[in-house]
Amino acid sequence: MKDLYIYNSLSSKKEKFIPIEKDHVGIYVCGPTVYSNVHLGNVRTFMSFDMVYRYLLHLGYKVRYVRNITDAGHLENDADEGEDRIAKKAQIEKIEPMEVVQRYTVDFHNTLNRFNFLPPSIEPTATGHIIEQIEIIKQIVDKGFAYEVNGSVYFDVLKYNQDNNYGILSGRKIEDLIHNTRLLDGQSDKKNPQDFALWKRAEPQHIMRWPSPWGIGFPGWHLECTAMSTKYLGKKFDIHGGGMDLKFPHHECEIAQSEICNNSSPVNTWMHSNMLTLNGQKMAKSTGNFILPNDFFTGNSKHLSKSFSAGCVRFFILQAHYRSVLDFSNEALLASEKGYNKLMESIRILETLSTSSITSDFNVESWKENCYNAMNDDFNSPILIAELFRVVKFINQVKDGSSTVNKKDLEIIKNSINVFVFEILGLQNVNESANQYKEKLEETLELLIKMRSDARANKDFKLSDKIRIELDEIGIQLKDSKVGTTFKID
RNA sequence: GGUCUCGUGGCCGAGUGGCUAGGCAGUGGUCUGCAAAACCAUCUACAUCGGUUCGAAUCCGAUCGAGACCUCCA
Repeated sequence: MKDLYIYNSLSSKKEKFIPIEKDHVGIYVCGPTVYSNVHLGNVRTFMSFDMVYRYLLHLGYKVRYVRNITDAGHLENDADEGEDRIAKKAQIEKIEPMEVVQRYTVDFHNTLNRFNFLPPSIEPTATGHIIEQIEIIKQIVDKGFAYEVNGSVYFDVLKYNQDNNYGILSGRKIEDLIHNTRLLDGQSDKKNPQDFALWKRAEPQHIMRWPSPWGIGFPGWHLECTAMSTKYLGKKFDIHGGGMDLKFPHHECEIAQSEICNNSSPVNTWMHSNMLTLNGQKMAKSTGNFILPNDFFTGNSKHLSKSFSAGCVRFFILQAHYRSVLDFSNEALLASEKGYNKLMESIRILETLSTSSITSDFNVESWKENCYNAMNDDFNSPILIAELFRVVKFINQVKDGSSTVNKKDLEIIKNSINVFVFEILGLQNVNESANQYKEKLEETLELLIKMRSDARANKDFKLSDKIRIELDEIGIQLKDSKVGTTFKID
C-alpha cells in the first residue's frame, strides 16, 4: 500500500499523511449555519469530506470525524451593527430561534441522508458549548491578547502578530490588511479593524444571549470551532476541513485563538474544498444564485430540464476534484447522468457474469493499484472514476465475448467495485433505487393495462385474458371498473 | 484597490517538461427485423505574446479574460 498524500493549504503542497496517533485520525469540518436550507454548494463541501472520511475508514484508520452545527448565528455585519443571523430569521418568521435551528438541522440531515452521507462521529452545536467558549476567552484575555470594550471582547490581532504570523494560512500580510480594510459603517469598539470579536454584547432586542464575565452576550463566530475541535480532538489534531471561503478570516482566526490558548498551531493538515459555481458565480444564498438539493429530485427549477437522482448528482460532483471550482449546468449534469447510468449498468452486468476462462485480458492488479494511486494522490476522485470506466469497458467486452476473465480476477473486480464505487465514492443509494423500481413497475403495469384494454376493444380476448391471468400468477391483480382498470400487488 | 487562484477540444473535467485521461456529444464501422445498448476505429486541445529548453500546453515573464477572499458565507 502506497502512502496517502494530502494537499495542505498551510504549506500549499501535497504532503505525506502521517497521523499524530498511530492508526487514529482526528478530523474537524466546519459545518453549516442552520438558518436556511443547504444548497448544492454546501452539499459539495460536505460531500468532499464525506469521501475523505470514507477513504480514511477504508484505509483502516480509527477516525473521529467532528462536524459542527452552527446554531448560535454569526455576526451579519461587523462591529455593533452586527446582528445574529439566527435571531434575525426568527424575528422575521415570528418563531423561536431554536425552532429555526431545529427545522434547518433536520433539513440538513435529511438532505445528506438522501445523498448517502455517512454521519460524523460527533456533531456538536455551538450553543451547546457556550461554557467552553467563555473559558477560552478568559484564557486569551488573561494572556493579554484580548481586550474588553463595552461588554464585548476582541482579539488583539496586531499584538498577536508581533510574535506570530497572522496570515500564515491565507497568505495575507498584516500590512495589506491594515491598508485594505474597508471603511465600516457605524461605530466600532475595536482598537483596530483587523481585530475580531470573541464575545459580543447583546443588545436588548437580541434574542440569543448568555451570561458571561463581560455581561450578557453571545460568542464570536470564530470561537466555536476552536472550542469544539479542542474539546473533542485535542489541542492538536490531524485534519481540519472546510470550504475555501472559510480560509480567511475564519480559519486564520482559529489558528490565532489556538496559538494563544494552547501554545500550538491546532492543525497539521488544512484542507479546503473549492466552490461550486452556477452561471460562473459562486453559489450563495445571499445572492440568490443557488440551487437546492430538492430541486433535483423534483426537477422544478429554471436551471434544470428534468429531475435527477441523488446518486447522479453525487457522481457529478465527484467527477471533479475537490480543490477545483466546479461549474454547474444542466448540460453537464445530463452528461454525468449518462456516464453514471453506464457505470451502474455495467455493475449490474458484472453480477451476472460467470466465467470458465483461465486467462484474463485485463491486468486487474495494476488496475486496482491505479485506483488506489488516484485516491492516495489527494483524493483524486476524477482519476478514480476514469479508472472505473476502464473496467466498465472490460466488463462489457467480457459480456460480448470479445475478452475473457478468469475467476480470480472476476472476484477482484467485484470486490474492488464494491470498495471504490460504493464504500469510498458512496454512490450506492438503496432507497433511491427502490423508489426508482417502484415507479418503473407502475409505469410498466400501466402499459400492460393499456395493451389489455386495446385487446379487449379489438375483441382479442385470448390476449387480454392471457395478460390478466399471467399477471395474477405473479401476484398482481387487475380490477376492472366503470372508470378504468386498477391493479393491486399482493 | 489589495491578496490569491484559474484559463484544456462542441460541453463537463483530469493530468503533465517528451508517452491515450475519462464522461457526454460527433463521425465511420461491427452487430441487428427495427430501435437502443455494447464493441472497434476516429475527429476536435491545452487564452494571447514573448522567454528558458534538444523539446512546453506543462517552467518563467508580460498581456487579456474569469473567479475566490478582503463583510456572513461551504
